[in-house]
Amino acid sequence: MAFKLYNSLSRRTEAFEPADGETVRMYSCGPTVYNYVHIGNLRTFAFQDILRRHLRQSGWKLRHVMNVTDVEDKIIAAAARKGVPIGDYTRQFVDAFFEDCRLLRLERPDEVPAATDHIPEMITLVKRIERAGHTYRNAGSTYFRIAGWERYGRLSRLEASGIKAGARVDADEYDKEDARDFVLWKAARDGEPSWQSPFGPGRPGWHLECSAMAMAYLGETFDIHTGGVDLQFPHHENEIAQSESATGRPFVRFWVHAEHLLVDGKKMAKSMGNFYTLRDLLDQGWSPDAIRYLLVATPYRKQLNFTFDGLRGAAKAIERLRNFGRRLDGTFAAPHSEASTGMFEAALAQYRSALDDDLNTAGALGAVFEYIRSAHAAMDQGAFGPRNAAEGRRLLAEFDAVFDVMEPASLERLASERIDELVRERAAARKARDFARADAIRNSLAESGVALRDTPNGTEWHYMD
RNA sequence: GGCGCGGUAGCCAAGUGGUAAGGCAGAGGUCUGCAAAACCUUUAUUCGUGGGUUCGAUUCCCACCCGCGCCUCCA
Repeated sequence: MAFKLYNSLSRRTEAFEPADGETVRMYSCGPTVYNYVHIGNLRTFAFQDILRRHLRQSGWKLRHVMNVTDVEDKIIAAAARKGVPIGDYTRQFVDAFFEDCRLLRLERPDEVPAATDHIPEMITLVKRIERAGHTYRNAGSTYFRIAGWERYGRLSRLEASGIKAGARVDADEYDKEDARDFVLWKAARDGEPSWQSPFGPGRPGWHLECSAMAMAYLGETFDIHTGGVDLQFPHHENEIAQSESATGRPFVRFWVHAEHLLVDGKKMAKSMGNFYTLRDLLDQGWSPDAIRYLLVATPYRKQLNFTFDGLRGAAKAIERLRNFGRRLDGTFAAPHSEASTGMFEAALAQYRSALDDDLNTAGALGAVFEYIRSAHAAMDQGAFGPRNAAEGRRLLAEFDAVFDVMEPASLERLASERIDELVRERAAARKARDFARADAIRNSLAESGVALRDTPNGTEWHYMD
């Protein structure tokens, strides 16, 4: 079963494989570090994480690059307000971003270049675009001339007239020949960071940063470029214009866009009081695992409606997965069951084909849960032997290599010796029919994050997360 | 106005031209000292609305309504 991916460029789901048949070259638009990212941003990054894990699990090597935009209007303005250099201002948000990623178990891309470390590549790219005859200069800035690039609009399918109609002209952009033109190199202004260049002192335009860094690390044509739907226009459209006008080659084979997250069916906005960062949710006591699950359980091309009900459900769903995993770690005395093997094989096939179908995570989860229910039933009926248990573990391992929600977040935990001791005490109390004492122990363990389960073979315990 | 994405049970959500996965929540039961976990049973004659095509549509077509996004910085 081959991996199929929806390509925004063709607006169809296409069979995907890397151009060289071996290594997937992928670029993701990363954060602009002028503030803390919110859960909507994180939805896109979580999608990228699922994509990169699935690509690797499909047997390909992966070279994944994600930029960090650390010089840009909002950053400059905010740093100026605080009276600090932009590097000092952005550092805290870069650190916070990677901490969020770590908590959500988002794998770090192979390269995470910062725009300010790649100014020379950006200058070189502008020179190439200039040589190709697609630029003009005005008042110290260098612009890309859309009128000379007939393929403009292929990705976003926006008519020139539509763009013009909606365009508002920014005060400092009066120097453009056409409202659609965009800046490649912005003239330096007093008190703003700038770099020397053949076009005069200035700084790179936002769109330029991604093109230059993507090509620096991945070559002039690469396999996949990801980002949020809102980046499709103008950012990605402009990236294509810059890159292809400079190289004369296709820039990206697959453009992949993640839909937005809504909160209670509405756009997230600070003024609506429904704006959340990861830290906000953690401070309310939600576990990062549940948040990861929720972000990832809805297929990426569908708007995700974030609700606290959904978050509760995600936490419960994870518990169900983990309980099953724990049960699989027990001993299985029953004989091997071919029927159970059949369930396993069907579930694995269904799971894989769901992810292969443009990362249908909801379908993949359905396959896993269906298997879990039937496996529990088989165990209860004694139709689940040691080899069946090994199959179950294999399914969960493959599942968790992508979803990564089985292992509880690590907290400070009660030492297991101490727990064993309390469990023994409780057993003695129960035997003496001192249920008040037994329940007190159980309650205090629960408060310490330890759940008990009485079975015919004695009491088992596990850490809640 | 232009360009898109979506509307499936209380909530989230998969899916198909042939009669609705899965998760959460709810109800009853088994198990337990009570729980927890697990299991069993149960919860949409119906897939935004109205037409059309078809033997048959939730799935295809048309229109309309609603939500969200992009067209300006934005995941």
